[in-house]
Amino acid sequence: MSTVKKILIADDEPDILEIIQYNLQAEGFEVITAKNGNEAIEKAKRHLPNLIILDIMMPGKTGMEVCNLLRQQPAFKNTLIIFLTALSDEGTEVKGLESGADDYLTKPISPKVLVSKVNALFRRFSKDEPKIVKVGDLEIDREKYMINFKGNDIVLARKEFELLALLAGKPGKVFLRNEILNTIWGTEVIVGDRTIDVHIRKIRQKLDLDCISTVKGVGYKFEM
Amino acid sequence: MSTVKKILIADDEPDILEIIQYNLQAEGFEVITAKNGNEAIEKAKRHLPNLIILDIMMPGKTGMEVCNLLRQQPAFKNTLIIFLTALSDEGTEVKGLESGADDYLTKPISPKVLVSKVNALFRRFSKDEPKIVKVGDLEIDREKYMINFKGNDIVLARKEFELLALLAGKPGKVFLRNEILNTIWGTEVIVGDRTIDVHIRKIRQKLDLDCISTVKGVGYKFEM
DNA sequence: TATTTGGCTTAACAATTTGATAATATGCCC
DNA sequence: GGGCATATTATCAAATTGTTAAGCCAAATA
Repeated sequence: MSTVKKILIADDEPDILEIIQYNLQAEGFEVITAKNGNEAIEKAKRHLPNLIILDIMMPGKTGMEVCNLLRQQPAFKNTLIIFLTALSDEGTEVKGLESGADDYLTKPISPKVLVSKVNALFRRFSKDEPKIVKVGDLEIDREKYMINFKGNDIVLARKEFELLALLAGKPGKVFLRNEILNTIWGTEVIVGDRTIDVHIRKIRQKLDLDCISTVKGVGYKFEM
Repeated sequence: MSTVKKILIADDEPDILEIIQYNLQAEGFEVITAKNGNEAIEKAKRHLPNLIILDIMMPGKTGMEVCNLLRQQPAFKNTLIIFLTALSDEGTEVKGLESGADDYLTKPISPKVLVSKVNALFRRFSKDEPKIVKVGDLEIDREKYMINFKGNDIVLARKEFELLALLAGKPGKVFLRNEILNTIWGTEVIVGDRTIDVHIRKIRQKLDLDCISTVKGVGYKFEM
């Protein structure tokens, strides 16, 4: 793997937290921990981990609630989520998968099983999307969050990057303003009308190339 | 765009009903309303809406009950369902999603959030319709919002584009002036009689080709 | 802990485009 | 020619987007 994967673990039992952390770090992952649901959400937003391991039973918010809340946000639509449960209750397991988790683990945890599941998940889902998009002289690396234009690296802020990546993902397609808002900001957040424009402007400025064209009354599109 | 989406709203509070109805109609949706659970079921069966918005708390049957009953029928397996709830109770939210709803909304309702959620849902689940219409040397790309005629790209303003796309969508068919008004301007807005003519003229001008013919006293039609 | 930095959003204003209308002209059919 | 219905044109208001600077907040730094 090119980049180090970040894994967020949320569990209220310090022992469990430590065991998992130890084993995953030993495998070379970067590990972030949270002691309850709210802390998990907060840290997820801050660190944007590649994988989140959630205990079902936690004070404050349960793992499922955390999962549901995160899944509603565009940034976590594709984040891997694993549930941890002490119950061998199969009903719970099914509900967990239905509510948007990618896998589940039952306690007590075997480090071996844990590590192999985590690796399996990353393997399974890393093939899917090409992480690097090339359009003409422009190269967008979704994993490194970097843009390269004619050999020069360009640094874009996160929102700028996501916006460009979205538009460049389907060159020529006009993205409606609403579409852009829903994809990048989600339906929960409401931002003013000029916000998109400003980000568009910054991209145009930094790229020093007019590859984004305005379709007045409709939206924006990317084209070389 | 192509087909008008039907939305059924069920709520026992007339005010809410009206607000939602107004905002969705303004977006061009066809709206059906119901004042309670039983009426919702009945109207759902009759109208087969594309989306159903259900208040959780209703006399007779709750929104969840309605949802469960409908989901049992094959006709509603793929119908989008949104719950409305006054409770910011997150437990309810989770239960709502588990019981077969596609999303939920909390009261008080922000029209912006409502509309963007509805649009997002339709977009997410809509199968790709053919976005490109070809008629002779003319190519209309709804996705790129572009017109290509004999290899030349032509830029049309929004109303012009929509008008041409409408007419060219059914070559030969005569669109009555009223029909055009309802489709492109909607029933809310009222514009003068000459407005259509002016737009038609602009299209003819920009296309430099008389592919739109006037049917005096009736309307316009597209033909090569 | 205090300070600085950078990203994100917004307000405010400028620049631009669009769309509707009025006024006038044209063409058609009786 | 008179009576329509549509075409054309110029004009203006409204809608939309561009631009800039400023403020806020969280993260990084000292």
